[in-house]
Amino acid sequence: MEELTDRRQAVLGLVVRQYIATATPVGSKTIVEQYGLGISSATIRNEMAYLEEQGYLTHPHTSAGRVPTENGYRYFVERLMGEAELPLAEQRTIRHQFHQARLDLEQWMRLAAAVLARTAHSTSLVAAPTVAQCRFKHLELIAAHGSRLLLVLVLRGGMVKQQMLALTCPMAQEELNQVTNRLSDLFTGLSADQIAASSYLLMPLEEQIVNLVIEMMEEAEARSSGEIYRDGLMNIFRQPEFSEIENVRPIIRILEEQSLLEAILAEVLNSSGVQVIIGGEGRWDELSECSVVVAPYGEAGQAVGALGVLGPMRMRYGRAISAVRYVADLLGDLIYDLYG
Amino acid sequence: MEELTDRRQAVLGLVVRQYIATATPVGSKTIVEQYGLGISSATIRNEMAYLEEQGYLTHPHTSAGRVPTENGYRYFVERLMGEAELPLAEQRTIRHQFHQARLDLEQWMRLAAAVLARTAHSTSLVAAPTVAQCRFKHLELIAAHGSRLLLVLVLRGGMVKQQMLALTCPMAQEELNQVTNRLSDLFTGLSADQIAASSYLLMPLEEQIVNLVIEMMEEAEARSSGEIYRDGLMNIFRQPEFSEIENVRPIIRILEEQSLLEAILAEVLNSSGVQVIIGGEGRWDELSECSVVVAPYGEAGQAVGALGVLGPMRMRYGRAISAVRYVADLLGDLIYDLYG
DNA sequence: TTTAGCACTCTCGATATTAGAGTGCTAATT
DNA sequence: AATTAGCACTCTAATATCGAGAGTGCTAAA
Repeated sequence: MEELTDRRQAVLGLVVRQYIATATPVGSKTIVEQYGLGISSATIRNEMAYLEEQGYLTHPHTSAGRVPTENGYRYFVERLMGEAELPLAEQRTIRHQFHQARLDLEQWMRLAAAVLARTAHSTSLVAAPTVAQCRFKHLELIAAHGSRLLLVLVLRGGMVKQQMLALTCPMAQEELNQVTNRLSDLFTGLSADQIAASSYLLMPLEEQIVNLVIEMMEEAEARSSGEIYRDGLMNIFRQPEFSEIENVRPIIRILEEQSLLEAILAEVLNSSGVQVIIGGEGRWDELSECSVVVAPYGEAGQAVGALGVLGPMRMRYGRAISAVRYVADLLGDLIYDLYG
Repeated sequence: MEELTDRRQAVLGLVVRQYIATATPVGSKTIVEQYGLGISSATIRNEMAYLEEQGYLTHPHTSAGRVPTENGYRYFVERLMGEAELPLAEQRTIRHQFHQARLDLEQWMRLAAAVLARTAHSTSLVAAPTVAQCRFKHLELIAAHGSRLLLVLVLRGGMVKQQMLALTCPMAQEELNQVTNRLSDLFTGLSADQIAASSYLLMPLEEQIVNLVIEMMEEAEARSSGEIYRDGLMNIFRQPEFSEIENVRPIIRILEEQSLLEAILAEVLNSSGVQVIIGGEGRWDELSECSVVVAPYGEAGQAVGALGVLGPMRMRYGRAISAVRYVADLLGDLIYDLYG
């Protein structure tokens, strides 16, 4: 990314800001009128022509104002925007909301999605944290009717999984309690692999249960992200760029196709800090008209999740980035505090 | 709803069918050409004029064909359409999918939403079942770090709730097990009210736990519907009536506003059988351009949920109704089989 | 009671026209 | 050498005009 003179930077910045605010191509005159730089419109036109040549701006057509390109936005985000924090009052409100909520991951996820959507005026995505390797903590077997039983599996870190199971032959609750105790003793702290390795110790009746436990643990590990919470769908469709239904369709596809979202969010899990993906960056066709601001949260190596917002390229990046960062940090702290 | 002559019924039926198929106002000539009734277009025009007078059809403008009104659709659904079942092959496929899935309510909900969306070519909604009064079955307390503990509450019927809790003073797992046993003995089979009534027996340390249990049970009862699963958002936006973004907005609002959906689905919980809500029927402004086909599933009085599809008024009612009925019945059977 | 025939209405698409916004270039100015 | 005023030029978006076509409602005949 080449160096630009201060004045060119100023012009680029103003064009981007103005376009973000108005969704209308920005003319040289507008710049002069709105923010007198002590420079005539002709000069600005020259600078704009240069910025266009360098690939930071474009022309929708000959006689329209300038519009930022993806590179233009990127330059803006990386060099011109400056780091802003969410206003303190807003931070306080958000923190307050989280502390009022119960100590419950699911609630927090929903709340995070709601807060992000509202704060960044965008569509928000929050993926529940996943663990790279999960370890057995506790097992509970509860007899249901017939030979059915309810298996409740607690993993280290507080994740709880439940699953009904039809035994080949019924067992009384007494027996189940014995099995529970035996298995808990054997398996506490073990990973799925380790449990599988030590399963030769088992009685045939227990085998069915243990296989299910292993399956559940493996499934928990296999998922690249936890459940994804969304909010603020409306916000994105309020934007003028989505007043045409054809532009809306890819977005709906993104939001509906779990795997697509997972892929995008997974990308960020191994990195750290807020990432801004502008216009798909060649890797995501479906995002060609959008930008995504994402960040991981949680303890690296341990339970990590991702959250972010999705909006038009013409997004208020400052707000989005600070909101994403703030919520990610807050959620990380809360989870650390909850699960240790 | 007044009686119509056979011929008028035939004309109304054909107009509705044709309009549903093509999304284009239906002219008298089209009817003659597509389905020769042995009648001239002039006669059909007369009948159409009558049907319009009676409020079953309208005119978008003087020189356009006819379009069904809400009443027209209603007449069609109630009197003309006839009861159809899903083709057997499709029934088999669906049943197969459910039996392949694991014994897991959440999976079934997702699957039901997916199946409905695909089968009815609409947006689908599936509300997890709720119970009118829930009863304590089992409690598990698992020590976490510090004075934190994980409370796992199992209700009769197999519902599992989890919640972290910060005790005022830490307890060892031993102690927790004692508390668990004591409380389980005391509370098994009781409702939230009954637990609250017998809570004078408690030691102060246990009180915090029991209060949370009561709170969790009350919350479970208070919710008019369980979590709502959606699918097939895309389908509804493929319809030509939603090619204008203004028409799309209310739909998104409906799908996003949990409470609105709950209200609609709650309506059906106390009734039985498939219900068709055409154009909001005066009660739901937001649905003015849509129809909803919903049915409850599960055991009346016990755990009941609701599921349905949402589409334009110009919906393929036969397919939607048979799909909703089939999936509701199937899900009811499965749940009965699972929880007894 | 049904139907042929016809005048009438209204939409939709195509075409033309115009005002206005904004550019790029050139020549003058600092 | 950099900046700017001035102007011709381009393109869009809004508006008006027009004609074809679809479909109706009515009347009079069958």
